[in-house]
Amino acid sequence: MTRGQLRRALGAEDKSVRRAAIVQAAEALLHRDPAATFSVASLAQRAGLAKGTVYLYFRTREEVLLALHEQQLHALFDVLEGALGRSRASASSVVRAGLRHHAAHPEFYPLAANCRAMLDTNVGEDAALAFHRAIGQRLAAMGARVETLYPRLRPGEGAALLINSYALMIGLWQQAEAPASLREAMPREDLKIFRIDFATQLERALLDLWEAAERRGARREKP
Amino acid sequence: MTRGQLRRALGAEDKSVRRAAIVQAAEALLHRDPAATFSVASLAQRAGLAKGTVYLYFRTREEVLLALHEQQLHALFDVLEGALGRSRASASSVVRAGLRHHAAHPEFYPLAANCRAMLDTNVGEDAALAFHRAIGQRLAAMGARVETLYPRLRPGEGAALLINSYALMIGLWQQAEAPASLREAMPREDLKIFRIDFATQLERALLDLWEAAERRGARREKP
Amino acid sequence: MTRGQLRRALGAEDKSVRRAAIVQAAEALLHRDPAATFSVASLAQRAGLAKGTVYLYFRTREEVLLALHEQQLHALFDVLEGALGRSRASASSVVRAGLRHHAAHPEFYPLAANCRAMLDTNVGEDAALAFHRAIGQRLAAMGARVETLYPRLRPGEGAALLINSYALMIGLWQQAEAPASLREAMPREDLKIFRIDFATQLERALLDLWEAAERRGARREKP
Amino acid sequence: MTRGQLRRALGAEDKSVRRAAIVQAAEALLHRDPAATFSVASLAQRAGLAKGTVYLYFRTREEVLLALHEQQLHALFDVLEGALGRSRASASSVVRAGLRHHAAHPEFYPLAANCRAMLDTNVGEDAALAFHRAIGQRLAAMGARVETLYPRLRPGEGAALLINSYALMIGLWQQAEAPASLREAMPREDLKIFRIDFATQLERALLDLWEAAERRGARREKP
DNA sequence: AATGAATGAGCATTCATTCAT
DNA sequence: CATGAATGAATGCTCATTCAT
Repeated sequence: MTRGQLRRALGAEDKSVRRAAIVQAAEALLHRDPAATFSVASLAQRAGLAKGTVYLYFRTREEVLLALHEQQLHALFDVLEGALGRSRASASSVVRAGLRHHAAHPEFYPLAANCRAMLDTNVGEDAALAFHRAIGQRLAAMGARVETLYPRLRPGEGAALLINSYALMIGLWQQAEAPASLREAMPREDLKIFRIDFATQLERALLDLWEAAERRGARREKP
Repeated sequence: MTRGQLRRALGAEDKSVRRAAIVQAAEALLHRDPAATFSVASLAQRAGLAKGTVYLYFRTREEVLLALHEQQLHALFDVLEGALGRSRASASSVVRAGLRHHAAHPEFYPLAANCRAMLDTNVGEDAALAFHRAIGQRLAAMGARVETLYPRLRPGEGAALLINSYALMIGLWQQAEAPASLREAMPREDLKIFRIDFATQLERALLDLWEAAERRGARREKP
Repeated sequence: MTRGQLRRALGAEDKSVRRAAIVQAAEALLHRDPAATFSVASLAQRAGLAKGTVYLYFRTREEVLLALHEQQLHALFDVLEGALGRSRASASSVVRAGLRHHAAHPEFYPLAANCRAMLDTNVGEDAALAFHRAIGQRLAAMGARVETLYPRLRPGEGAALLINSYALMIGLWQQAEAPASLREAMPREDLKIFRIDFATQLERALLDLWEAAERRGARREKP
Repeated sequence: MTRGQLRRALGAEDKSVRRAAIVQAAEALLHRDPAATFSVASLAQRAGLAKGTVYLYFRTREEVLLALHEQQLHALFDVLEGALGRSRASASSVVRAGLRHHAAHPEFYPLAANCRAMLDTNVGEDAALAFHRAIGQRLAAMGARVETLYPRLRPGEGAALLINSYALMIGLWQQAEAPASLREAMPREDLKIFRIDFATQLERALLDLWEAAERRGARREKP
């Protein structure tokens, strides 16, 4: 009915602003209800755009989610690098920084857990490649940095350590964070085993992983 | 057209047989194409039943998947316990037994990765509880057994170790197993970082986790 | 909201009744407005069914239209055969019978004119084949009958004559029946040429075609 | 990005050049795939214009198609008149000239077959009138010429003969040219009846029509 | 005049689930 | 118990057209 109300994104800069707005809208919707899926209609409405406009910037609904996930990963990398750069940085402090970050962004986990399925389903090869290229670069850069801090690691082991850590985080979230309806039932004796304190258990396991990697390097040096 | 051809499941035993047949049909469909989703229609057809019959044994499509997942987990537990029971058992041999098992059952991973989303989406509280209770029991039993083998672990640490291991496996699979379309692009320099040898990297990381847990116990004993 | 109100079509006979009801609903909609297209929603509503039910009986919207077209063709064949069977039958009386029939069924022409495009667009190969097989049979039968009445025709020329006649009818309708908006403008001198009296012009041209075929046969006999 | 690159069509001549370019683009697209429909986006791209520019010259997508159809009809008239003008012209040679022409322009038929539906759907009254006026004139002119060659025809019968011929051609094409997927199935006994040699059958039928018209005139003269 | 970003109506189709038989 | 016909909500996406720039 009311048409053309939006200021048009003519320049490349405007366009990336609009693209970002769509991704932000997706984030907002997921933030409100991380477990929910959302329709393109509601996404567009939230972004203040028409449905069709979303498809000027993304080829499918899933590519919006992938873009959001990429942005969240970049944010995570930023946080981790920031923590690494601090003077009294330790593995533990880095892990805690990451956990603190995600505590404020609960919409991260479902998206991360669903990433693989998304890539399978409705994401073009181009978009999948772009995503992996961008994340791969960051991962390589941070892996190199890790290898600087832990000089006993071999080339590539830094990135592998990061991937393992990430895998552990995502996997443990999936096991630990039961749906709300189950939380109430948890005190029952036979479910106690699932009463995991996600943050604590993750932190400990991550430290184990990192320490073990360091130790393995040391073993290689002076056998 | 032809109605009531199927022998009716009157006894409790018949019923569980039919239930199992449905679950097997789901497994067969996923085995054929692990990445695919399947409709209730094809599930029923594969099981030789009418669509409606499926709903006599399961409340939703997702509850079928959950039952299949539970069965797969029991199978995994069986394999691991078998490996644990062998005379020359080691963490490494146990891990390898599990990996060997899943290599023959590729349909395990997507289901495991999707489990959390399933529980959120369309699984009744009853079914979710039953699932957790059953798995919790097995987990507790096997955790206890682990604690016997690694006497330095504290009560509960065995199960936690198992959960961590499981989380790492699922999480790493999600990162490592890229969709087929991406595999071809992997040789590119900027994607090499994702060329993960899932089995090798997982085995090493799991051994690190287990060794670290053992070590932590040792540290506690003689400080 | 209100579910299962419909008596279920369990037997094969019930099913063909329901199938026919859908086709009838399509015909009714086209009868109301021959130029219009209609949505599956309105089709289902008109048939007193849910949208999904339509898809139990037809694979696509276009297959409904094809079925309707087939039915209309059978009706036309019935009319023509009836006219042929009358004692004082002549080519002219047969043609007039056909025209009279279609005057009461204006929805025939747009469908017939669109048939080729439909077959290209969204009709499965099965349905297209079945359609052609059924129509081909009737055509062959009636062609043979024509060859009996006009014994100078060679085998196959009867059917060819029918096809030509049909083609002329459809083609001429397309040229002759201008959209309503144009009818008003027709008195203008420069449009007079399109003021075709469809029935008259078609009848004359058809008689020409048939007479010429007969004559050609005669020429062959006594050269 | 790059804006206003196109030289502006300021004069009336420039405008008709641009208009023609759009129509040519449509023809090129249909020539590539006669059965396909094409979007305004691809049309504009092919013409080297922006989508909006198309709407400066045509009111709707269908009006572009109508303009193309008109152009094709003019080309057909040119061909036919050329053939008529040759010294040894005969009905047969004229018909063959037309068929030869269309063999090189297969995009003609689908458009011609769809013309009626187009006029119904999305063509303004102005455009429809202009189309009919232009075609009507040519038709009248050529009808008159036909009446010169066949002096026994009454005024108007020449044009009617042309219209009938055209109708037969379009109608027969619709029956004869089955979609590719069906061609393979045609050898089957029950489909043989549709294995029409379009050119042969059309030529014969057209000659019948013309001969019959001539004969009718003769009959009128000497009864 | 030219552009192309924005629009949003429009729609066929799927499929988990129900329930009359 | 078993069946499978019936349901209808749910939704991603296209594309002709408009109009701000």
